[in-house]
Amino acid sequence: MVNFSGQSVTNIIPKEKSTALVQKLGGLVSLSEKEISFLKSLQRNTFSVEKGGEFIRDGETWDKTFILQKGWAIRYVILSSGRRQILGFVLPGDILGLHINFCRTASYSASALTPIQLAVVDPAGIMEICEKYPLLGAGLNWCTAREFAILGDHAVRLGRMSALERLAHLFLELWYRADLVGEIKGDWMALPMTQEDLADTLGLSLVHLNRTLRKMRHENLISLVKHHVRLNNIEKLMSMTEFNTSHLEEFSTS
Amino acid sequence: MVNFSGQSVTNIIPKEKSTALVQKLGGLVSLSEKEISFLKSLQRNTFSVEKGGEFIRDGETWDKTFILQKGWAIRYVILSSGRRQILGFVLPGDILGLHINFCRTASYSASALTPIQLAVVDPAGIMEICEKYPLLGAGLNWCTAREFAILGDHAVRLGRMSALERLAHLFLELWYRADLVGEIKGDWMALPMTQEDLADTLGLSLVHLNRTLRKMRHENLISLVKHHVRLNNIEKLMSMTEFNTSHLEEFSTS
DNA sequence: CGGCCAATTGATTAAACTCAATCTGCGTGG
DNA sequence: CCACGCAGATTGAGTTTAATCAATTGGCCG
Repeated sequence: MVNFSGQSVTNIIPKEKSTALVQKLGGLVSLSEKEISFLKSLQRNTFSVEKGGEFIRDGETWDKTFILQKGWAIRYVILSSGRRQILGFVLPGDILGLHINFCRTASYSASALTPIQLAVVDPAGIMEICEKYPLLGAGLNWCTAREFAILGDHAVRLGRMSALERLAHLFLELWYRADLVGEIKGDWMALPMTQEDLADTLGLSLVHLNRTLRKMRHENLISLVKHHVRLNNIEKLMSMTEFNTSHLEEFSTS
Repeated sequence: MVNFSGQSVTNIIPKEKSTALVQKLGGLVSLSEKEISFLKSLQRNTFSVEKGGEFIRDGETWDKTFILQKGWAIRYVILSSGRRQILGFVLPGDILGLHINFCRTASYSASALTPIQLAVVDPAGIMEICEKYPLLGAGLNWCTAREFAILGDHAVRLGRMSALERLAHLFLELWYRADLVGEIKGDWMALPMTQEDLADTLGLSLVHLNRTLRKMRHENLISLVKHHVRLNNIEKLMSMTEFNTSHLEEFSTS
């Protein structure tokens, strides 16, 4: 792992004794013992949602911030005609609702792709963090900025990339995000979503997505086995999509 | 104008003596004299950019926050093949780079659609605001949350709406955002972008966008005169796009 | 061994793109 | 005041990409 200055960073916190959020931030800046234990204590109250369970509903009132600890989820909007647009995937260490102090109505729904574990944080507590632990406050703001950049990338994919490029770009995004929180095992990454989920993410029909996946396999860009993916030619994938990791990994502290 | 509780709010600050940002926030919550004058003093350092001028460049270092005071701009990404995706329009009162304390590399470019005036704010100053004037800090966070919701809407447009729906939805978004900062004159809103800009916003080709515009005119949904638009049937436009104004106007204070 | 959801394939249709002209409004210089 | 040039807007024709409709297959669980 390499930080924003190109220096090698060793993540000294083994995943088992930590949380995904600590791992994510700790991989980019060095956190003190105090900061780490505070981040962990913040995530004491947890609850689980079964696979497929919807835990945020578009249009409804929403008043707690969530930190995803285990499993994957999706954020999406459903139109009355039944069309669905997935806005993004939620990985361990990702935070939902950092803003709910200011806008209490959910503008999207979210549901679990796998069984998940969520930490519940009172949004008022979020404000305190910024005062007591400025570095953590910066970390939370960094998360917000990162989500915004990821969503911007998503818009570029949807608006101006071909089906093959969209899929390749999405796989790279997920790959680098997953890597940061230790979700890559060997050369393989779990892909817990269905092809319909991928289609609804990339603005494609299920049939066309299926054919695009086949094309990627036939060109030996990826391998798929039992809902796991391996990227066989990351450099080719990156060059064909002009993929840039800087939004995902750059964390500057002033 | 109606605030989040459904109460009627009269904006007592005439635009001439104010700034677009004061107008935007003041239209949703009541600001004290002190807060207003601080917001105004924050925007003392300004500079101008001519029409077409690029003032943020994708990939370059960026270390000042900007508040747009006059004119319209666009945020966009250009791929090496020449394809361009416009991520959104920047209207008076909008802020660019609230996050640059944490990520100093621009993830998009921005340029002026009209001659514009920008206020330059030191990002360190942004942090101070939150401490000294909590309500203003909340206002800035609200702006961030709003931008995020707008970008989410944009992704839904690009991924799951037809050409006609995309265009209708975009016009509504711009209409409500412009209204909040007094940019609607009579029934008309200025549309300073070219058809190519609209095409690059909506993920369409120029030719197809042109035909979609014609269709909207022929169905009497809009009128276009000299780079100004009038929405002739807002209710029809809203129902056909399931448009929701709440992300644009709801500001809750805890 | 069903039953069911997800994945795959074929055939056809439709939306949107590309290429190529042409037109229009507007500013500029003679 | 008019000719010219130019960028933006408009239209036509043909092509491509991706959507839709309709089966069929595969894998997993009870």
